[in-house]
Amino acid sequence: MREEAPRTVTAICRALEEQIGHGLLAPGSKLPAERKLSELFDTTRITLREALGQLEAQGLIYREERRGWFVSPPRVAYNPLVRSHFHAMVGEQGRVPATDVLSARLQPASADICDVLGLPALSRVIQIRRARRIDGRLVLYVEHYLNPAYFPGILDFDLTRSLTELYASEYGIHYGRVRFDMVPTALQPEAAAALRVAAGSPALRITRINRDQHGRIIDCDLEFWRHDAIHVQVEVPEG
Amino acid sequence: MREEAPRTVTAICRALEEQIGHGLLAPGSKLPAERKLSELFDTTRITLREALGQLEAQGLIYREERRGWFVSPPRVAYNPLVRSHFHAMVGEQGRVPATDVLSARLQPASADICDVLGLPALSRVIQIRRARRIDGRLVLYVEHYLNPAYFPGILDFDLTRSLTELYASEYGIHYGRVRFDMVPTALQPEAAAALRVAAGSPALRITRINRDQHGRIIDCDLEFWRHDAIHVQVEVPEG
DNA sequence: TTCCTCTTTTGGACTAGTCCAGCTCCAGAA
DNA sequence: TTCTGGAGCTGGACTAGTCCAAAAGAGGAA
Repeated sequence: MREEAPRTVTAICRALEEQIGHGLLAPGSKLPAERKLSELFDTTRITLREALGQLEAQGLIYREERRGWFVSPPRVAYNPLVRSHFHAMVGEQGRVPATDVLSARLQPASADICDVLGLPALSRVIQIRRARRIDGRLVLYVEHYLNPAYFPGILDFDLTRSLTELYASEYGIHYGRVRFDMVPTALQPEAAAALRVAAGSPALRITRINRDQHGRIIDCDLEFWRHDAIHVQVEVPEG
Repeated sequence: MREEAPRTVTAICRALEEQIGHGLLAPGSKLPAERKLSELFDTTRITLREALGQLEAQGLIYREERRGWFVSPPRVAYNPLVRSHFHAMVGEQGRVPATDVLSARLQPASADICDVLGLPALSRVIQIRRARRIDGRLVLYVEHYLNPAYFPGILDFDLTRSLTELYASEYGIHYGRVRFDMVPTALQPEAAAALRVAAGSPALRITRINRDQHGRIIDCDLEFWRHDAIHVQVEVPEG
């Protein structure tokens, strides 16, 4: 009953949306090759790719660099008010978490980091870079910056573990006030490389500034989430 | 000192980023026409548009349907924990808010809405559709769904005002618990039309389920924000 | 079985255009 | 002075390809 002219891109989108919605294409499954699809829909690869790009923006499908297009799995709930950490959060939702440590070292702090952590000029910080997976899929790239004064020797521990737990068990430090800042943006080159996606893919950047039980700023995190991997949930209690 | 091959798209992005970053292109100002730019960078319009698309994904520029590309103004902070409303929030940040009412009526409730508001099957709801601006720019499309039992005659009031204020002053109803759900996605056709942007532009969809001081679910909102218009800020107090 | 190499397939990046519809804006009419 | 019609400009949508590099898979050697 639709009267509107079925422009090709939207027509392709609708067709694929329908297939995915009806479960004919299961989450995680691979779509046919772009050339195949463009043939199937009787159009050019450029047009087809435009349609795929829109579905990617919606979060219905995602791509892996030079590997192909896949149907996005359900999003995981991210609740900033609940004091949790990646492994616990993902596990509680019936999914399988995993962590890769990309690098971990003491290095000169950038001006931004000095500012955020309240360090004097020309300080050093501990930087830990990690990539995290849900059910095997790379979904999160994080850079942690720790004030080295509070965490001597932390680089010698197993950093695939939760830092939250490490802080508690080894240093007696617990999170106090936390400040989140979330902005929808695109993956910057480093993050894109780590997640093995095209630079410029849509993403949600979450910056955390963490204080301990005494109100001291202990570290800050720079998280880049694949935009289709999470939804942020906030339950505000009666004011 | 960069060794990587300067692929055209990223080269264009870098050039424009630099111009914008150094303030040569002021927020709100219009970029030259696509054809002009493609000539300037000595490339095709398709390639040029790909680059513009990436900058759009980053939130640096935005487009107005058939009018051109513009430099994005700074983002406004959105804090779900602070009980505020659009006009107050925008005004406090030194920006100028405005609201257009697109439609307001009593209509049959969809199954989803019945479910969320806890209404019996085949109920009616009050639907209010509004578009909101910051400094003149359309940035937010909202659909409000109110339980009609709590708001008799509300359609006769000036609905460009804040509903929060209307609830308080006319019905003695105040917000209690509120549940937010935010998901990065693309604008659906209705929202895109209202904001006068291409359907499928990146967006942040925020769903709110609002309770009053007695814990009753009084209404729910479906907000579509231009993804480059806000950043979400959450300050979590010591747990 | 394991490892390595070569071939094929696939996505990434780009060129060079066409046709169309909505927006702007200016000139001319009322 | 105000309104309006139309030309020109601008983005939107699409066609029809090419070249390249990385990934996947097949096949053979150790």
